[in-house]
Amino acid sequence: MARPQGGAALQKAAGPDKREIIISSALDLFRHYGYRRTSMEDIARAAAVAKGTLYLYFKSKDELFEAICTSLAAHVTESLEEADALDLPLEEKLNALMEAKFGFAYSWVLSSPHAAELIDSSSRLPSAPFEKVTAQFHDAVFELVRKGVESGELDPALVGLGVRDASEALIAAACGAEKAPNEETFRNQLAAIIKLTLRGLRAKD
Amino acid sequence: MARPQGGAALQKAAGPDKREIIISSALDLFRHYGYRRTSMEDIARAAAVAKGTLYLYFKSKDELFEAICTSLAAHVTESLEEADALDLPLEEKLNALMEAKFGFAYSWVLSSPHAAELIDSSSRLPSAPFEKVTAQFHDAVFELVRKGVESGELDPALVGLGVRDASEALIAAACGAEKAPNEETFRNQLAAIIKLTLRGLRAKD
Amino acid sequence: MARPQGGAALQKAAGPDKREIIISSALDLFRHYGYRRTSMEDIARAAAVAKGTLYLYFKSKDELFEAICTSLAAHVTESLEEADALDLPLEEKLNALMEAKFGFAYSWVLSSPHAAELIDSSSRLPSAPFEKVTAQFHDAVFELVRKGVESGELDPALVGLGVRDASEALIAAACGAEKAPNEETFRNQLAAIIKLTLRGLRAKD
Amino acid sequence: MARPQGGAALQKAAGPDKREIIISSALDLFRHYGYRRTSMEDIARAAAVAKGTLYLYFKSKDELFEAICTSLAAHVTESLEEADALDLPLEEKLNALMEAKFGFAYSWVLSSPHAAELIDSSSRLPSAPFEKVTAQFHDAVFELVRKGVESGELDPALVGLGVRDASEALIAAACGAEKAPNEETFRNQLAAIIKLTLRGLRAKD
DNA sequence: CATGAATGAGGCTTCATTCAT
DNA sequence: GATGAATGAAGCCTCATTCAT
Repeated sequence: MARPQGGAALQKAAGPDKREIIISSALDLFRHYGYRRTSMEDIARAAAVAKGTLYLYFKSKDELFEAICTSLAAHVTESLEEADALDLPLEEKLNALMEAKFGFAYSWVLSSPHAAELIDSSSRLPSAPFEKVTAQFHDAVFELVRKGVESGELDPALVGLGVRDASEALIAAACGAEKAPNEETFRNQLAAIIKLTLRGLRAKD
Repeated sequence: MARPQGGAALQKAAGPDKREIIISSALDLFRHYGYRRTSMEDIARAAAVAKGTLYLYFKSKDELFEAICTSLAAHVTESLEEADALDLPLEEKLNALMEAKFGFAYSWVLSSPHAAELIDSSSRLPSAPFEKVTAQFHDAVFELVRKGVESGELDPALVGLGVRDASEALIAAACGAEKAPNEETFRNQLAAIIKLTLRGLRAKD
Repeated sequence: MARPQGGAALQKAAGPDKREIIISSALDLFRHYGYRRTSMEDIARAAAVAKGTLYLYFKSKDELFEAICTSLAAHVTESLEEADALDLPLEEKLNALMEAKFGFAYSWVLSSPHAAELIDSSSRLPSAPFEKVTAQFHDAVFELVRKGVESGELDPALVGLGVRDASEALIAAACGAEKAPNEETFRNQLAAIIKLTLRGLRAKD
Repeated sequence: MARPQGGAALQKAAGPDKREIIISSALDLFRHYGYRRTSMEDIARAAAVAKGTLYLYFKSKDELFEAICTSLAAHVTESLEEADALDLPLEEKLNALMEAKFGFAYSWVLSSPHAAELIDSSSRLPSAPFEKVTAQFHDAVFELVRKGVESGELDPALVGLGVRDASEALIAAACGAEKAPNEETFRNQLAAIIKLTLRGLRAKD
């Protein structure tokens, strides 16, 4: 019953932003116990504030969850932009993008035994934040494939696909790595999937 | 509050098996509203029985859920065995297996916006039924790849993978199709992913 | 969950009286598990009849309980009349009466860890059966004391009591033995209490 | 503020301790209606708080009941220690001890038609509180009898009892008074029983 | 007579949210 | 701003009782 308070309390002394402390404490608990099993009481305790205080910063539990999503989406956006700015060969660039998108999500959310419920929770909410970053990601991959085709490195037509379909298939396939039971497996599977699918798209030489 | 009763009422008239009616009503609600948001009261209403009646067939809500899982797993097992019995060329066989595994799951569960939570719920329960069929599926794909290597059609070593890694990567990649927003997209993506990854594994000729 | 069915099922074969079988099965369960914790389902199982059958013999759980009380009261009445018919010296007669009243109750009900609840249950019901036998018992003891006084063996006035008060005190004191944790202690305490109180009533010689 | 009405409201206005209010309201209801027939809803209503509030003070209905027992046991312990501290002749001292033990219990609990069930309920719970005070009481009576024997006033051997048996018999006999239908009868019977049993233990002079 | 599937009121408990201090 | 005691709706489950067969 008694749940660990995490390091949140320590952060309070530093007093950076109570809102941030609440968000990070809540994310922590959601990952460990799931959305429903985490009560506002638990969150308050972990963030070392009173229950009522939570409602000064977030109108409801759902809104707190949404704030977490927004925060995570911001992080992913950032990683994605960094990866997108790099000038790398095709496969490496793709790896970097995928890692930016899935890797971050993985280490923060998907590695939780309650990932599924969290994602479900988010589906109940206006998940605008995720939609934007997702679109950005799809665009980046699409662009990469398009350039690959342009440069003659890739040829989706060989497997009967258009550029859009090919990039979507790449993304979908990479998605599958998220089910991995641990981070190492995740990275290995991601790399393997990218290798396979990219070779599948490669033009004949 | 007022929730659709689904087709359960019709089935009741037929009176085949109340247990089945409850299971299908509950699956319906779980898919639409999620595990937690579906109350036993809701299920009883949908199955057109009294609340207490549910407990004549299932000891608890969790056990009802488990029964649903078992039932689904049985269906998947069946599809899988059918697919496995077919004598088809590599790609078609792989497609058949993947459809058997993901297709069924897709049309029954994953198409629900609450799929994630359902899966999460099952992860909290002794999900033995799913584990068995999953293992069976992994074995079948592994066997298929192994044979492909044996016949010289595939060569995972070209992308630096062993047979096991390759088959796991195939499965993981195919998994990604589950996120598709509708069944058509799902099938198209699944086919695309299989094409890509299989071409990625193909031996040079 | 699974509760022992007792020997009731065997008795059914003998087919003496289904009503009796139900009563004895129910008494058994009430003694072992208490009134509330014993469900009609349990009783039906123990008596090897269907739940509905119980309601052919007894209008409700409460009425079944009352029937048990009536049955027990009849047994006590019988024992009491036997004891009252004996021609014994004062102390032995008193012992016999007390054993008839408390001994029977003890071995059938009070020895149960749920005796208290059973008695409480009976207090919620029109306990006419018990009242009659109780009155009979009080009269018998009163008569005994009265004769003892008449014969000069007892003299309640020495402790400032009338005959009625004295006999009531005797009974009340004997009552205390019912709390004994086992039958042996019960008998020893009963005997000791009777010895003490009787000596307390004895006339000087 | 208007003049407070009713006992509970009065206490609430005073606002001494909501925990105490709940305990006393619950004891009241338990006495009148029995443990099982008293719902948490009833208790909340009687204490003029919301149902949920009960759970701020007590983890469960059982724990609330246990708290009541502890509270009662504390009262009895106190009375007992007061009585034990008095320097009185044998009979009066015994009377004081008995009154302390049974009198308090009587006026608060046993006078309830549901006393039996309450005690039964407690037997299902860790009734440590009662065990301690009971042991204390038995010791006190034993000590009293022992001193009486030492001083030559009592002689249990005359009725064939040891000191321990004699003191236990005294207690058991006194217990019988608890069944009295009202407090006056209770006190009279208690006094009569003590007189009788004590005379029964007296040494010849 | 006998059955047992079905009923549904009622009980205990949780927890997101509010509000007086 | 901050608090945390208080709220009460809602959830899961039990079981005495009924009734169609």
